[in-house]
Amino acid sequence: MNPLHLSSQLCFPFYAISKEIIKRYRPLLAPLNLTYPQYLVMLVLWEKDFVTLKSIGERLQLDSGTLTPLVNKLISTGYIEKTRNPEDERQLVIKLTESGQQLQQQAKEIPAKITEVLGLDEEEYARYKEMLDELACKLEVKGGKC
Amino acid sequence: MNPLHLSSQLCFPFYAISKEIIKRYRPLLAPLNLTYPQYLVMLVLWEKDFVTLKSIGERLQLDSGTLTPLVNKLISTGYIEKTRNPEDERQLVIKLTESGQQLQQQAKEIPAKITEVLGLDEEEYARYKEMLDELACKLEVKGGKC
DNA sequence: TAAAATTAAATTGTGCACAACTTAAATATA
DNA sequence: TATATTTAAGTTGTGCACAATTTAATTTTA
Repeated sequence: MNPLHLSSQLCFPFYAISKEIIKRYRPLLAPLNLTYPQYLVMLVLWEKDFVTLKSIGERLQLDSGTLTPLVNKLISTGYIEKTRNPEDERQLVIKLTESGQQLQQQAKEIPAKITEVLGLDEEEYARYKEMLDELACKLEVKGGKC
Repeated sequence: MNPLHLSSQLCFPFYAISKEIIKRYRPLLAPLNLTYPQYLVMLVLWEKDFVTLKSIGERLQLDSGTLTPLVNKLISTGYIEKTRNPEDERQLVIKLTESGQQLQQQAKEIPAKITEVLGLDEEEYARYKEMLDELACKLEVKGGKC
């Protein structure tokens, strides 16, 4: 077992599976005019509206260099708006538009469709999910359960 | 348990952990003048030299739009060379330079350093690896063990 | 064997991802 | 309370990732 072989790496299946899962999201998200990272931002906002760019970034592990253009895209698509916090003008406060709120109804079908296209049953899904949450804790990846 | 919550998604920990792992590779690969995707290409070539661009792409699940500029970067760094297969001029054959072969010696330290910075013991590493390989099979992600 | 279909790379364009830096606002401290 | 420090976004530049298209070589088939 050569540790320099691709098949010995833990990193590679993560990289490959992550890309594969995002690929399977693409046709489901395209009708909503969303990319996968944009969908993540919408998930955060559907959980809690009126949040700062900074807090979205902490949740998704993305910096302003990624989020600023991404948020501008979502604004031009019409799903969100940005204002400044009057008590701290540095902070950008993101809120859903009417259209962004309504989109949640369409998006509700996506989780079920995804488990379908991944071809995993409920038990498998839960087992993988648990293992990943555990590893996320170990690696201290924020936005998770610990 | 709202299925539209970020914390319910299988995709997100994959996305976040994958980015986190790549982030931890970065300082280890920087002294070798490699990015993570470039390191993956080198891993493939250290396993088997003189392979086509197409076969590298199949192994890593990357298309020519990604690989062509990446390979050109590795050429300008001096680790690989490209020639055409004289029996089929469409095919690009990639081979390691002297420098690219020597790099393997330095790279041999990386797997051990990575397990160290990930903070996983051998048992944990093996357990996660097994589960990922299993999922890769289920999702029919090529380049894996099935 | 000439035309059609297929294949391998390359090209073009969009959208992340992130490092490094800049700008402006708020807070801390001398 | 001026000055220094910190903080939140924004900007710039590099490097993937991938869809869609183009180009050129090879193979198929009419």
